[in-house]
Amino acid sequence: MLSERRLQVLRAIVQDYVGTEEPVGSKALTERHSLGVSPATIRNDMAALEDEGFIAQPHTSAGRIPTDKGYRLFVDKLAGVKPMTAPERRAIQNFLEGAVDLDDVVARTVRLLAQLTRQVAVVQYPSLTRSTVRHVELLSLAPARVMLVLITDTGRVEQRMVDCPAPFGEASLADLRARLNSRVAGRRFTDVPMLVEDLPDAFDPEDRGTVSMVLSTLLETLVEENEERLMIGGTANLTRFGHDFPLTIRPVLEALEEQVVLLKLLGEAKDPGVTVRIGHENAHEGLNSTSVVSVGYGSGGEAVAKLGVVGPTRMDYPGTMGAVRAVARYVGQILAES
Amino acid sequence: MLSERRLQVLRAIVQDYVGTEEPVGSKALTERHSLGVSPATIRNDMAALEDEGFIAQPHTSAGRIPTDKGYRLFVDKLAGVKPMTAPERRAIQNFLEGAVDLDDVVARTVRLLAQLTRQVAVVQYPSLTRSTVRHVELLSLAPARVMLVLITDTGRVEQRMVDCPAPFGEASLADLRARLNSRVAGRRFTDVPMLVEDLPDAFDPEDRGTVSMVLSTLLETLVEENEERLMIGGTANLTRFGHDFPLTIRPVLEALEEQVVLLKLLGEAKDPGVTVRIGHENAHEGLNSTSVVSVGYGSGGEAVAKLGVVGPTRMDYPGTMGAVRAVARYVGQILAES
DNA sequence: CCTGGCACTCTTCATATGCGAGTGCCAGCG
DNA sequence: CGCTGGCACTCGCATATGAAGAGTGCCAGG
Repeated sequence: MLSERRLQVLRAIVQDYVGTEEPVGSKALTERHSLGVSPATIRNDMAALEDEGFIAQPHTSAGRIPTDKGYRLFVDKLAGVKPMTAPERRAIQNFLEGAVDLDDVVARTVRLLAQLTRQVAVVQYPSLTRSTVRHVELLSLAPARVMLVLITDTGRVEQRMVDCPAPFGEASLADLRARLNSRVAGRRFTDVPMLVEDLPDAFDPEDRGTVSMVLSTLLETLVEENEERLMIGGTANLTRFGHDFPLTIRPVLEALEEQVVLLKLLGEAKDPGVTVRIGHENAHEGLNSTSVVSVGYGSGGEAVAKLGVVGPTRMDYPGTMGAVRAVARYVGQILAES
Repeated sequence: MLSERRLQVLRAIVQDYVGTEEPVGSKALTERHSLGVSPATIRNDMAALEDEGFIAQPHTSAGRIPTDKGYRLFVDKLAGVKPMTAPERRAIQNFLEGAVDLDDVVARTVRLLAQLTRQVAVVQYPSLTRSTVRHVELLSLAPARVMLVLITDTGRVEQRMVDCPAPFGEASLADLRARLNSRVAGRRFTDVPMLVEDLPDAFDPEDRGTVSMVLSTLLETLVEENEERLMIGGTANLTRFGHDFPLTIRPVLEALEEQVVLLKLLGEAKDPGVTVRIGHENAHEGLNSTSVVSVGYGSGGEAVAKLGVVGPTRMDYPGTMGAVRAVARYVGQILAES
């Protein structure tokens, strides 16, 4: 186990390195932090920390920088979450309150997060899995063509075209619309398949084909849309990443374009609070030199989606975690109100 | 006026520079292109071209590189549009045909363009201005709360919430829905205001407030959604930009995040064919070292939106223009079919 | 266990130097 | 008049060399 002072040293190293972006040496440490001991002592502590794998030196005779393991310890034991100041909170609230629809909420959230953290922001659209159906609308566009519109309680709208096997009258359509809504409106997506299972039986044989097709399209939509959408922003902040650009930034940009990768990344964080994945903890190679700070958010108590930021492992964790948490909280409020 | 050979020299310089990314000298030119004259002659031509401002040398005693003006001449007079090969066409078509809905079409188009051109792709969602209304749906969510759903002929769906000044019965709602659709279905957006102007008069006085409110929300939606959306992709290709990274790439990333900037950029191109804006021709500062190749696309003959790519001024113009044009063509087809 | 001192290692920066690419100009030739 | 070969010149780039500085590890003493 590491002594109390050694933890202090690690904390100081992380803080200084995050601030200056340069390897930090023993002398500088004693000058900037009142640790009450001499550089030589610090050197011993540093050697110990290095043995344990918490810090490393880029090249012999340079200062130390934290390793992923070092950041992990820092985040877990040494740093809290830095709460937002009152003015910051007000600014967040004001900015988000101006949103006019769901897309706008997400767009504003992305901008806000990117600006607050000066990093790349990622916001997942509210998930459908846990959402409920607000309304299903059916529109006849042609005798044998129906448009299906699904509206969720988060305000999301999805539409699909259905080509019917046989012409489908307005009366049947109205009937189906009414029956469908009375069964699924207000229900959870996961319950829908069960609820509509026997619906075709209520219709004339010649309409059953169409009804089944509409239903299967509806179910498809529910499943497909589980492949969440997300929005990213603040990629220009990547330019502050490091000096050795192209090699660092490219895989990150590539990873950010792979929505699948990002969704998996966000999805993996099961923690109820703020989750931090540091460097190599991220499965995707391109993100091995980045950390991902994410948190769930939702309109009620339940989290329906995730949001977070992607930045260099050398980031201000307490501040970033604070910003992410605060934004998630306010977005939740906004969603609950609308 | 420049002699024929000097134009040839300019063309050769552009081609070589685009290929190698290095300033091209007189000797290299004669070796790689059969111009039939000696390096010395080329040197004279180069001096002339430089006097006219078509080429420049980064530093004394280096080869020449084209200036924006040089690229302009190249694009206007010296280069055609390189058509896609048959396999490429097939690939484009196959890739786009898999799309299931409008979002998917746009997403696939972005990926495709980015891959084909190895540059940043920008695709504007089909515009509403020139679109027609397919259907307007009204849903009663609460006695005094109505959801308005607008469906366009391009398959786009927009929804808005309307808080009514007074409770609004199902019967009135159905009435309004029917009247509204009989008037606006199939009509152009721009005609809608005129068409619904006198609609409140047909209703009971106590319902008129609500009707007006629904109508004004509808009109707002039409206008607001004129602020087009767009999707970008392939930003990882920016890493191939140049060697002097951070300074070059940052303003570009920033510009790309300002959708307003991009929309203006695309909007400015009035040309019926492929439009190329080179370097400083782009109003936005951040894009002064990039060229934008764009073209309109649409389901019918009419262009309803733009798509294009953003890349370094040093790009393969004929190839890029060919790819952009081809993709636009096929997207138009896909949209017309659906 | 902490401290000051000391020798050692390595990176970084500046300066110097040679090389090569490419130019501009000129005199001569068709 | 235009093209050509030759030649001197300029400059950027890369490599080498050396001095400086930062930081370490270790050790002996308090």
